Amino acid sequence: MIGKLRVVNSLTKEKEVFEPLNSPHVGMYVCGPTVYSDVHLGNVRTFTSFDVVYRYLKFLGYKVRYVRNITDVGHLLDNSEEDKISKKAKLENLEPMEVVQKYTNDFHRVMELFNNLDPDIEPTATGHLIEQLQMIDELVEKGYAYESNGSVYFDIEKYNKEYSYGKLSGRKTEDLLSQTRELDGQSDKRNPLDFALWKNASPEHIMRWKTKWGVGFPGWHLECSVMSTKYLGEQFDIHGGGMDLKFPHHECEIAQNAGTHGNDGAKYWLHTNMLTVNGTKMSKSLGNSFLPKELIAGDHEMLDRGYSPMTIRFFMLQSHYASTLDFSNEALNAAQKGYTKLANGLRYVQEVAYPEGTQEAPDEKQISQIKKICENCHHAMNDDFNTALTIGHLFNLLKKFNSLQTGQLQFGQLGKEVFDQMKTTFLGFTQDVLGLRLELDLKGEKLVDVVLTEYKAAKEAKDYEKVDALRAELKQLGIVVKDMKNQIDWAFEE
RNA sequence: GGUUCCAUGGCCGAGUGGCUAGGCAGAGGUCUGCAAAACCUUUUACGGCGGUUCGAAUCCGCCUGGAACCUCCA
Repeated sequence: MIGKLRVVNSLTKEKEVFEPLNSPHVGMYVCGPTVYSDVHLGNVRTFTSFDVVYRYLKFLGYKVRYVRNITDVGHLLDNSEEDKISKKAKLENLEPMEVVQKYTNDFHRVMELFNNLDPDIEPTATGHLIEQLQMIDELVEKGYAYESNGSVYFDIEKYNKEYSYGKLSGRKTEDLLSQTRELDGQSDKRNPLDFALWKNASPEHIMRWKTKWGVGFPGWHLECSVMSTKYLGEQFDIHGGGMDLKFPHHECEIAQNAGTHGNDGAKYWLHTNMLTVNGTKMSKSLGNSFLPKELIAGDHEMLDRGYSPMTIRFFMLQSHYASTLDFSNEALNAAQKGYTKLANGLRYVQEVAYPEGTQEAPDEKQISQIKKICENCHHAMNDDFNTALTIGHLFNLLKKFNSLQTGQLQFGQLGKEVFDQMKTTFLGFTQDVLGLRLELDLKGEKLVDVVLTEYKAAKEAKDYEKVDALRAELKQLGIVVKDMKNQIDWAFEE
């Protein structure tokens, strides 16, 4: 391993050396989607960012347990008593669990499309109701929660005597209190800041379970504390999620964790930033969100054309996860060309082998440059998963490969050891760490090779008319012929 | 209103006290039957005003502009 991984911890607001509690094991929990509608590109960005975190930790050799939940109950619509999932179920005249299944399936397809690895455990809130009720009991026993009219609330005032509610998002309870709006249905709470662990269900509420407090349903924040504790332990390494979950969701999680077992739960809290459209956050409520399928098909009024999933993944990884990323046709077009360039390189590097027996005077300058670039890839990822910088280094490495392919640089000048290092580095970072893959199937590649055989024959016969015709036809299909001194190959048109 | 963050070249986007990020676009060159691809070279820079420092795009202050959270959101 080259250097040490450092991560920006939202809890301390500092870049810290990553030291697992139980190396080589790493526990990572990421807040997953609420499955009441299609995931949009902003959601995809977050899960892609954590996919790279997961991939890199594994790349470093850690035994990672990645837990990403599915919220299938308890997530309420703003300022109302209505559950997002049950509302959708009523609208579409479905069982709530049909809604859950439908959008869970969709979510999984989208994750696969963008080449995000599956988590090791994907628990659901409804699957952990017993554990949730147990945690509520524990919080009540310890005095951090109280029952009121069939609901159970977390007691912020009590909690604040020993802990500090708001430490993650930098909020003070006095400030929060002074801005609290008067809402209906808050009369059950002792304090407006108290949040629900369990809610009494009104008669029309269709997702309901019978408990000792009456018929009700769980609060949204509880599930994450429960499931992270169950699968990763009371203390684990990484907790991730979007910025917008910092408050109140993660704040409440910390309170629940501390209330039950005296610590924050995760050691490192990582937050991804928002995807924006014309500088404004992409969100469903603002109506500026893009669905993956719209982007891929180009079926959106803001888009000139469609973009492939890997183009979009590349586009996202060209920025740092903690920065906002703005969405535009121009930026996507540039990403499309950039990705194609990298993909063309990837295709070549996968195939290229060191020609045995090649011996030449080593080019020390090239060798030291290549070694430096390889190290830089590690340094970049070690620096809080800087994928943008890593991609920059990969392009520098790609230039060396392209020089090898065109014969401008000789394999023998590098030697097998250096060649193996650059190949391993390029493939490892491009495929394993960044999760970029080719988008053409093998069958298509073979067909191109058949045409290229013809092309080559025509060229040798100096039948330039046929040469030009074949070249033009391939170009129409998005394939360009690479006519090099020593060989002929093809590439995706950029 | 409170809290926090951001402002980089034609565009996107890293960097954060002295060392060429990178991609896209532009210019020139090498290669080529001609091209393309590839490679090499190259132009445009750190919102404004002060301060700290031998030295600041990078640290500090103020100003301007934008965003996020505070209410469901990845």
